[in-house]
Amino acid sequence: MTRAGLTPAVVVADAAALADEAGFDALTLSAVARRLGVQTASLYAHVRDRAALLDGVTALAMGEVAARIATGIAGRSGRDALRGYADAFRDYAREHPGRWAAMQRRAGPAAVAAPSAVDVVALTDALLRGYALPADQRVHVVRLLGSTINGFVQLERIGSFDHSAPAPAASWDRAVDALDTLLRAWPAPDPEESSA
Amino acid sequence: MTRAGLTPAVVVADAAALADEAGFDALTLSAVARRLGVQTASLYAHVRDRAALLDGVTALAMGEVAARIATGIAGRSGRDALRGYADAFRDYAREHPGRWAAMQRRAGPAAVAAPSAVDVVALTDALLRGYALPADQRVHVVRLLGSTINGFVQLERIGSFDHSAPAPAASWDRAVDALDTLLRAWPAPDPEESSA
DNA sequence: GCAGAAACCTACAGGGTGTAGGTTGGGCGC
DNA sequence: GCGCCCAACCTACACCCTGTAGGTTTCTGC
Repeated sequence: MTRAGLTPAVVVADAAALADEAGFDALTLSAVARRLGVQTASLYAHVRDRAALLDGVTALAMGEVAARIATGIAGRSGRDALRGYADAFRDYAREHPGRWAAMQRRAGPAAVAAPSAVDVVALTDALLRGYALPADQRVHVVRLLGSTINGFVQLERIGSFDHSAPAPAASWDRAVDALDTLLRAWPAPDPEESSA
Repeated sequence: MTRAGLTPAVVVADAAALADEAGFDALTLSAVARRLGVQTASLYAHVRDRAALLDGVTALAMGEVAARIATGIAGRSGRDALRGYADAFRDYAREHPGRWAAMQRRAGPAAVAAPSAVDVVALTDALLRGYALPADQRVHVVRLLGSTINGFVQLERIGSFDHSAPAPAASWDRAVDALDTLLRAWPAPDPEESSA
């Protein structure tokens, strides 16, 4: 009998494919084993346990998203860059729903420490160079940007926009425009609040 | 032996408590049965299956959130109302993480048709009366608002803000301010886009 | 060509879901 | 106040998933 030639990377890649097809929480070791034509127990030689497999998919997804962002903002600035940045997330979530779901959870230390997480931060920083923002406001802007983009993608995915017209794409355009407007005229912190 | 006196509502309420304590995906029928001092099989007389139990928790959570929003915006308008509205979501998520997680998923038809879902829509509409918005922009604003609030709460919950300073609360203040600013000067749709 | 390290296997214990069918308790008719 | 009967709760079981222990087979380095 010829061997399947498994490695941790192969197992994680197959798990990611399964997550996209069947949903992230249908991601079980037995299902991966079936897809690979292998006994379930054999997988434990490559991944410590189910949690490690899920973390692997999370790390894989973060790397892929980082690559998409990089191409999405390359050669652009301002609103165009913002659009490319935001679309990188949304397109990825549409094409890879299971991998996207893998990122919408508290990940284990291994996934958090992955270099791709740092990449995303650096790319976001690069995007914001196109906007004149006070240094002490940057972190707030980064968080707001992430919140809106992730939130929109998440709500679209779970069907929250299915019960109203028009199609989400129109709202997406408006949301990116709104973020661009906001970043160009970021409100200065209220002096009362910062002194209180 | 005295009976436990179960009803669907009791089972769902206990499941919600368990979700908050142990996490939404630790929400199993066996665990609920243990908490109630009952055999697992007995629960199937009250909930059809595990999916129905989860949907029950989702519907319960939506009702509770709607109630919080109502008190959060009562007697306020403009920025104060927005703040109350947004805090209703965030505070609820902090106090009831498991119930919150129950809402961050594609829910079954039963949960979607729940009256509390309609309540949230109506309350959001009431909030937006405090801002002068063209009728055709309302849906986009509602979606953006939901995206940012849900997204922030979600990212805060999964620890995305844990690796940068300052505390998320400061960014939350800025985010609500930014949304208020945005709603007061909602950018008109680009004529090019709407005609294209 | 052979020793050893992987890769892969079988076997099993433990726990979760869901079904079938039995037993018991409490409310209601009379 | 007695019995009926419904529903609440039970035991027993089949099936799937996780994770461990320990055996066998294939590939690789020398």
